Amino acid sequence: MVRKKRARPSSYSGSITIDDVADMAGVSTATVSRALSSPGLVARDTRERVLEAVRNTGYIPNVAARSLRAARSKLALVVFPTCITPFFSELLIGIENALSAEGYGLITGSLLERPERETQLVHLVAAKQVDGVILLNGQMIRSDTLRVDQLDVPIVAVGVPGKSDIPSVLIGEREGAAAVAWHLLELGHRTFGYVTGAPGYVDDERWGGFTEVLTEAGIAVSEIVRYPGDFTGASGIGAGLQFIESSKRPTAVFAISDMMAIGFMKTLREAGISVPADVSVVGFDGIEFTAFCEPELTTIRQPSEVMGFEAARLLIELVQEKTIPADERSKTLGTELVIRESTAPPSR
Amino acid sequence: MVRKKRARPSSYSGSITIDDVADMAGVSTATVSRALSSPGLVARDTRERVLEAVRNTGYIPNVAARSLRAARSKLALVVFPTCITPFFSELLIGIENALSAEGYGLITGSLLERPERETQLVHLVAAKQVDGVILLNGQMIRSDTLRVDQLDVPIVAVGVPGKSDIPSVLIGEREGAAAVAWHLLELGHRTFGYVTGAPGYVDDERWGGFTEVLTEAGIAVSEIVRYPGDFTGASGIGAGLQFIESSKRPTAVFAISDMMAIGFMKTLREAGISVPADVSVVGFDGIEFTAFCEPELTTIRQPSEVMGFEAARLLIELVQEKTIPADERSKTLGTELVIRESTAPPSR
DNA sequence: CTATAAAATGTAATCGATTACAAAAACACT
DNA sequence: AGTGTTTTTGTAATCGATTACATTTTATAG
Repeated sequence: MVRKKRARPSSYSGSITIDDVADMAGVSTATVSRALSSPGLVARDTRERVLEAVRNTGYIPNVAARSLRAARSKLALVVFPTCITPFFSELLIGIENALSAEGYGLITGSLLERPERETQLVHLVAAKQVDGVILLNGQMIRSDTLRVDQLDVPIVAVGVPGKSDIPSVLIGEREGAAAVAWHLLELGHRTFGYVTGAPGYVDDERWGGFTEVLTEAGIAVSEIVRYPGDFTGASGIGAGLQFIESSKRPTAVFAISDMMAIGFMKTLREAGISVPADVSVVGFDGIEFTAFCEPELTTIRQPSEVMGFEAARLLIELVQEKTIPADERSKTLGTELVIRESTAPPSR
Repeated sequence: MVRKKRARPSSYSGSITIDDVADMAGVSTATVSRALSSPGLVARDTRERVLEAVRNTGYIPNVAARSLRAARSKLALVVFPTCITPFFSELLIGIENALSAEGYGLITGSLLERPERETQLVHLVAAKQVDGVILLNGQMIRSDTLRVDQLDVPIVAVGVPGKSDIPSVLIGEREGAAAVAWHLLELGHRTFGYVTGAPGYVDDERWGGFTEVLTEAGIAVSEIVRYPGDFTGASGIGAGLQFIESSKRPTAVFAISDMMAIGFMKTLREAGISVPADVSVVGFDGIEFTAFCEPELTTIRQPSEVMGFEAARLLIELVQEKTIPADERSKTLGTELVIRESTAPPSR
């Protein structure tokens, strides 16, 4: 028989601890702890007695105590880029699904306009408050103060540079852009425009996939009209104005984000240029609003929720295993061409 | 002179603790702790010596240890509704700004389709893992398992029922809807339609504000055509179909969410009905897309980022003070009527 | 210059779980 | 029965900060 060193407090001490459970089940705290976290180490009937006591007391482990001793917080940090779009909301849903299924919580941090926020987030990591990090943008990696990728905390990136050796979840950027090119060629287009994103990996890849197919079809890259953009709707409007003012108007334009495509179409519409009769427009991302604009936008749909889910799964594996074969440390997901109203054969 | 009980570990023990800082500054750990969290309690030069040591060692407090002892985690839980819209992303930005400014972190949890997730979140609260909760939807309050509002953790709700005594950040729902009514009356409209939201507080209030003004202007409530909706774009399309099929067509329609207004307009456009020439349409929320649809939508803009910010401020005060005068426990913010292209005088 | 209050600092207990190590119990095999 | 394993359980140290209480130092007053 075991004698408890700590008598059960007669006054309601605020919350139920592992000692209370141990008392009720007539075992030591060590056994309670094991029954809960490594059931295999405890005899069947002892385990059941413990679980019974947990139920009766309504015991919930104190997370801070566990984190302190076990040096694991079961919390992941998700870092958002400066501008939060619907696309990221969907990613978040997938991430949360995967994490919560494994009992992990989720701390979010967006960088926004406040640079000092970045330091704060890095500190979260350095303080071991989180077990892993999911980067939804590549910026933080460049931080001067403390480089996240040098701290020994697992990191997973979503949709950012492939040349870095950070495990990543990517989509087939080139293939997606190539599918756009095929689609437009099939419709009979021979002159093309391209609304760029902010410079970087994503823009490079999409441009590469787009031009590769066009080149094979005999279209010179120099013939493609480039309109500068930065992924935002406002920059799509700017691209639209450039299109209107120019005398050299392609019959098909690929904007590498939906918001830009929508802004672009809006500008054209106001100028009396019809989509798709006069110009075909294609976007990229597959956000919900593409089904509500006029005309409905043909676009490349990214499996955003799946991407988030896979990223979180990858992170969990990294946290738990510490080592994963190099060839499984990144995943590439496919995209889908959604053909709607904004593309049609060119008018003659 | 103080003799440290714990010799400085010669091997790099993984991370720097408060003992290392105390050693370097030649003070006790208690003094280090005080210098950092209640600077007023230590002498000026001692404090500077400690801060210097903190800088030199790169010390970052272990959050788990602090939470355990201080019974505060400096973490807030933000609960999202089942469907995440751009509006909530903006709220989140405001929340994060306010929280991070005070050194608070942010755990997010969305309810989504998984009901068991609700229990998990309630456990987070029960386990004292978070110091406070921001509810972006009213659902969780109804949980059977454990009622969040019965746990003694501060809660702030954003835009949910006022009859509950939970501190809240609200907007002038009635005033906003009234402004819509005034605007449409001023334009000369006399027949009205209303696309409802899912039943509940928000819909009641907006309906109330809308009809009150119309009643005063001599319009019978029974004359207002109600189209059922649930805030989503899809339901706006449904409302549009009903409008088209009906013989009794009002000249102005108020949809109480932007997405519904956008879906509504889309359906009308496809049926050859012109907005605003044939029908004026007004939305509610002020999401970004309202500036990109065709025609640009007249709407009521909610100060979403400010709402998030204020909610977080309120929560921090509750966490720190525990008591706030009843009349300051809720805030109501104003809205703004944004007049754009979707409203015009009725054609005769 | 002493008495007393106030300010600054130190000592050590504490928060609540996990886990290394030790001890006990159960089992297997000659 | 005796000895060696294996399984199960308990004891107590431990994680790293905070803080009650004790002690020392400094300031203030008479």
